[in-house]
Amino acid sequence: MSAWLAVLVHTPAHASLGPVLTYRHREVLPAGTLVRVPLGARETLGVVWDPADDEASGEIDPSKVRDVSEVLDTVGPLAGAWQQLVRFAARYYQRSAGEVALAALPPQLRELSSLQLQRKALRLHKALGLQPAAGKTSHTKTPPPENAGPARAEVQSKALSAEQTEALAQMVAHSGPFLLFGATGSGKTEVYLQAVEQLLAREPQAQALVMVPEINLTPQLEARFMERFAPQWGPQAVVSLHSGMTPAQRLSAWLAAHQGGARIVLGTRMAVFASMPGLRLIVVDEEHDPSYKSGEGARYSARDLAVYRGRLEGVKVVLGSATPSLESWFHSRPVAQGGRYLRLHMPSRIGAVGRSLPLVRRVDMTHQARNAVVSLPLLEAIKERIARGEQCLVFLNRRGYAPVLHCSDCGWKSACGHCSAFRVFHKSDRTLRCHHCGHSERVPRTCPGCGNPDVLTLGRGTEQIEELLTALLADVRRPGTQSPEQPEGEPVRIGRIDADTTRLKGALQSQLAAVHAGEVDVLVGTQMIAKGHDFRRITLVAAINPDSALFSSDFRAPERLFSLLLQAAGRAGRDAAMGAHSEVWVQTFQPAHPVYAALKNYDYPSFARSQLQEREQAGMPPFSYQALVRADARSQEAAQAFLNAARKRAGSDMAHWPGWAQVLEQVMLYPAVPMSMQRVANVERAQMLVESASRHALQRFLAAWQEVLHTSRGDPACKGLIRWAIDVDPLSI
DNA sequence: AGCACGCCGACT
DNA sequence: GTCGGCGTGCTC
Repeated sequence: MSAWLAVLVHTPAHASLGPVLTYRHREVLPAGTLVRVPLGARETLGVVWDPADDEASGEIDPSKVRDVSEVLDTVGPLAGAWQQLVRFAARYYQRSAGEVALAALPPQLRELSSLQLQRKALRLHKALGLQPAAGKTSHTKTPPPENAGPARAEVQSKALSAEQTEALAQMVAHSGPFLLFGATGSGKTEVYLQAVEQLLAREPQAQALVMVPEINLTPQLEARFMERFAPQWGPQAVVSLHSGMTPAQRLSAWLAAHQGGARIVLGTRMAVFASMPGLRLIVVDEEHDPSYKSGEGARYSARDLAVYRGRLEGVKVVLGSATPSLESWFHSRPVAQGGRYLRLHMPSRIGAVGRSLPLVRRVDMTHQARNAVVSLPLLEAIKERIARGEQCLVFLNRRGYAPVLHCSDCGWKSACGHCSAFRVFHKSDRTLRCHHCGHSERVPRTCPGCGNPDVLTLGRGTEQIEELLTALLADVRRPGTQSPEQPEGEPVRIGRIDADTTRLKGALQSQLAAVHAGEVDVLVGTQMIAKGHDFRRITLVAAINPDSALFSSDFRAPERLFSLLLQAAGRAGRDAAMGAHSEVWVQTFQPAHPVYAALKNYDYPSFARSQLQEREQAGMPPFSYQALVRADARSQEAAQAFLNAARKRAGSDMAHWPGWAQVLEQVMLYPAVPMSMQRVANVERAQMLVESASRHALQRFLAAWQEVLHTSRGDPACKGLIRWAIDVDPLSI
């Protein structure tokens, strides 16, 4: 007796293969079972799938059906809920289920044989002190281990503020999802910790998923969760899941979550797909952060999928932020107005005395010397802090020394030959580097256009700010550092943290540690330092040139800038004793701009209200739904021709499909335009916006239109097309 | 996506 | 003479 199985493999949606492949096996296997299957010349990992999902593909030639090579039954099938999450994500984001499913599994699973996996799983069981449950890990609920860890110790939880207590009480009383709207320093992490703690006290076999936007933020989060939970639950109870881990670490962590041994899974966007049989709580910290969405390949929003997963599995979801995304803010409006999330407000900073948030000062740069980079009042303020032995953080979202080199004689500029961008001057290694294609060259000694030896820089990056501050503060001495060797005292120490100084593994952590240890007086950096990291002794945060973000044509630019500046502001005065005189300085040519006005008052709600009003008037999300089709091609003409051909056919061919006129009527397709970054690494890029007031109509349209896009490829005008992709709910347009 | 096959430029 | 570029096509 042999059976035919539906199996998912790693195949993109536009490949000419069907979405589900058929294999033969001696017996029927439950959906979710991991298998190794032959595919062409290679052997690959597959997931047994519900045959009902195969209804679209027609009959296949029985002689082509091959045998399953191996069943990876040491791992245990993926739960039905996991399958449903994958199915939903694939459908919503217009990808194949195989692509989503296989991308959601640790890469090492694809390489290991059943035997190797068995060894790994056994080792893990031993480490957890479990009985070796070889083979049949339940795919419903993993039974809790008798000894869930070392002897029970009292959990050391901190005393809560009234606001934190109230937020936790609401989380118990309601089903969520919750939007935890808490000021920076209001103690959101403590709320997460106690929510997890309460959960584990109630249900010892429960699991919690806690997500952060960036890998950089996982170490400190892991440290806090370890500190809190390792004493009672053992160090194995907390695992991390992110792309910075080695393949072996990722597999171990994934297996620990899948087998139920890991109580708490911390991770980045990929962790939303972690297999967790006992999942009871999902936390999405900094839910507004665009990192939850971005990423090539699978362009899903981990935050939105978390909310979906929560509903699917009857699990509570907490979205946390000091500056929520306008979407989440909108969804958390009062229930009477149609809100779907419960908003929990924690406005106060923990342990703060007097004025709880740093004073925001706007420096009107129109009143400063022309070409001033660091304004005089800001420089004075920095000197004051140094005199008091405090630290300053100077923020500029642009790395390198200067974004462009240029020749005033012939007009030459340091354009990248492969991209529609300029190569950035990096002084430290005397290179011109393109931040888009990575091309790097030696800085020319003379102008490549005319030989003029005076090549000038345009604009400023963090390297130059570091250099400039070094010069401006050269005469300043740190107080109390006088010694026989240096009777006048030691000079000011200036540090810089950006993607260039943290290229090596562990570099960020060691540089942050140096700041904490007080080895730096003035820290210059990009947005890398604005996020999450606690700096106790920083009492001044300065944004050198935040206006640049406002020139972006992206309708979300103000929201992003507000969020970034507020987060940066959160770095100042975390220490209660210093909070009272902490300040945030914003250098701007538009001091009256609503973003800065709202920042000054720390008034996110009114900022959000005005932004939402604008969005509603303009028919933008969350009042409409969008998708972007992106095309990459050898020439801009080919990229646009492809998109416009597909657009035209939506209006002609599809309009004649029975019943489709009504759907098409609700969907608006805009003409193809070059992307704002038109050319990257010699690839021309174009995009087309698709918009609808109805999410359902947009979904239906996109699903059917895929086929049209697929066949438009063959159009002679599209010669040179390299690839195309649909981005649902794009964050930037 | 992988991987093979296949057809044109610079080197062990 | 081969190595290797990536264009095209196929995989249950």
